[in-house]
Amino acid sequence: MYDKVTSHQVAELAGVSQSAVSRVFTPGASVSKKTAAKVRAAADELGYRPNVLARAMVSGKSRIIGVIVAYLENQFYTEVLEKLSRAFKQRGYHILIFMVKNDRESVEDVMADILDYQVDGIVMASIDLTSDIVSRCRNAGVPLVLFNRSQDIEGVTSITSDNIRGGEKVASYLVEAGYRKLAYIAGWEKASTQRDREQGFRQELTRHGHQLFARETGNFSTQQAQGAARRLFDNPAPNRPDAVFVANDHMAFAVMDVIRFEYGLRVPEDVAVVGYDDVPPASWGAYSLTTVRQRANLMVEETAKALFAMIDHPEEFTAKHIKIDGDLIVRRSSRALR
Amino acid sequence: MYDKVTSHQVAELAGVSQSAVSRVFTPGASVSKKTAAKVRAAADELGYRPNVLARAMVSGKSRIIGVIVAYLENQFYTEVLEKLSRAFKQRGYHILIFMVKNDRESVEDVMADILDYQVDGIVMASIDLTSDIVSRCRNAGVPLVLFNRSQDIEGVTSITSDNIRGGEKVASYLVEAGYRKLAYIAGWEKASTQRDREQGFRQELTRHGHQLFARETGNFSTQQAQGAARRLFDNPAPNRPDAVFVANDHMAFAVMDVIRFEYGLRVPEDVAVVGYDDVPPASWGAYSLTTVRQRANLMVEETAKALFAMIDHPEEFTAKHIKIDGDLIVRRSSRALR
DNA sequence: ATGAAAGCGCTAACAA
DNA sequence: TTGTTAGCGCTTTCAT
Repeated sequence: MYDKVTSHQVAELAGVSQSAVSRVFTPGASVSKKTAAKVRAAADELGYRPNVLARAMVSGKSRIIGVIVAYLENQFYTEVLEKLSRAFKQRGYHILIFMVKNDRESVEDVMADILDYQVDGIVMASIDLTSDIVSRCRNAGVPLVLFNRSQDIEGVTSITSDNIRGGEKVASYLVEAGYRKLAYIAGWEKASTQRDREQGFRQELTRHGHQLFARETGNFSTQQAQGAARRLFDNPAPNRPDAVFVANDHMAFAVMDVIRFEYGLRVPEDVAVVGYDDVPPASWGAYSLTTVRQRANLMVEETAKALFAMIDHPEEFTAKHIKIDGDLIVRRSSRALR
Repeated sequence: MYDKVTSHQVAELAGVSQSAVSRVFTPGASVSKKTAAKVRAAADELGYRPNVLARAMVSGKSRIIGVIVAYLENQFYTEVLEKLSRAFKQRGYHILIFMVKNDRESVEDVMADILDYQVDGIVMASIDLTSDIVSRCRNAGVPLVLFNRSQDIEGVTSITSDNIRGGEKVASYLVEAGYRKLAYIAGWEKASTQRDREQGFRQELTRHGHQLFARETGNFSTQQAQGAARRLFDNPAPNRPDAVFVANDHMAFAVMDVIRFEYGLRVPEDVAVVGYDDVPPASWGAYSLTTVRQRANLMVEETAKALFAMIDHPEEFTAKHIKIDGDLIVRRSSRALR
């Protein structure tokens, strides 16, 4: 246990000044080939690596991005986390992850925590903001990007899929496929994803001269989605929907299970189910769920791009709301009619 | 954007020395009620919070735990990540997450990265170590705990479930339930979890006077598990297994899908399927998978406990291999016979 | 291109 | 209990 090699020790061994060592490890700095070589040799010999914390302190840049995420049980966020990690790492940043329950209090707590680490930027995934939180970031001078949520707070940049358009796609697909009793199972009512998907769905139904047959709330939770499904199907057959649009895949799986195993109904022969996200299990044989794809790769790329733009040019501050279109992926869960 | 309040500014406003401010924010330090009150008032007024990076530099403790994880697509690890995050946070630590492919190179790269952050400890989940990596940690004086892998390298502490015992439970259950043509689909051959589960399974079969009917490898990947399943069932009925033990749930789902949707066989009437982990989808209706539970909560608790023991008393270094027993959870995927 | 020196924000002796 | 002082390991002027 004798690490903690400092730039001084390297300098001494290489016969140069400590600042020379620093320069060798600072990308843009001016050093001669010769010094650089000597320093690198010495550094290798001693196993020297710069202390990022010390560097962060003096430079004011930690190269850490804080990521706050609420629903890790939803596989979409796992995927996103992985991609975010890769995207940032590729640019020399690392992510400090904070997991919270999505309530005001925890988010504010965690916000304080995260700022203590002098992060260079923050990504909030599926978190619902208060303007208070936003101003905390702003006061601290830390750029913030909202992922998969959009919010009407002053100038907050957000990246989402085009949820309204997605809801519309589901509606027109189901209507054209011949379904007539269309139900909707909502996510958390305050989430923009929930609101937009429902809005798109309803307005497209209206455009086709139809309207919602039933509506329940699942709150983005497996358990509550099951409850919602039961309320929908605890009815004599004529009062049951023939198609259910569920606000995300995670809930849709639970809904399908209830429909098939508690009510003995067939999907899609008796009732079609459509989700949103296209998480991995959606393509698994047991569910084969029709769903709207959220293009995680693109969304993550845009997130990184937006965040680095803010980091690099804090003054040219223009909030953007980027919406990324995603295809409807038709699978067996809705292939009955037509 | 006028944060970056320092302890000096607080000190000035409170009319005390800067060290007094420091003490107020240092749990064990000695300060009078009076000073503390003045300082807190000033701190609140200015919105002061200590800079953890600066604190880390001088104290040599970053209060950051590095977590390296490879298979996030396996839901077991998402659960673990969440619980780890909570467990460490509760003790005032945070986790810096690194995601890698599980190969020698990426792990070594990431190891360098992680040490640069002066982490106080490292948890490696489902990562396969080289002794080189271990000595890097040791040289840096950073405690290391292996999660869900155990390895025969000098004194490395590891936390796993009792995989041998788990494999045994599956074998005796299936044999007693009347299954006779027992196949095994392996995970990544070098993983200790894979080896132990298989070993337990086989030795218990032997004890019952039976032996493995067939064996294929799925390498802990969905795709390869599908291939393995096909190789198992691309046979005339008499040559097909009547029960398949799959090395983890993640693969078991893929295997069930192939069995049911590609071969039109019924689970469990035609073939029983058993997995390992008890991840959330295992209890979902569509799979209802019999599996061995890994007690994530307990495993995480032990991990934290072991790591903090090493952090607090580095000298009393005794490597432990903690194994946690988990129950066999019998569900519909194996309830045919008996 | 290089070295000397200042200082990032904090903790930890040491004195008082 | 409190203030003073010396760094933690590094980047960054500023001379040279």
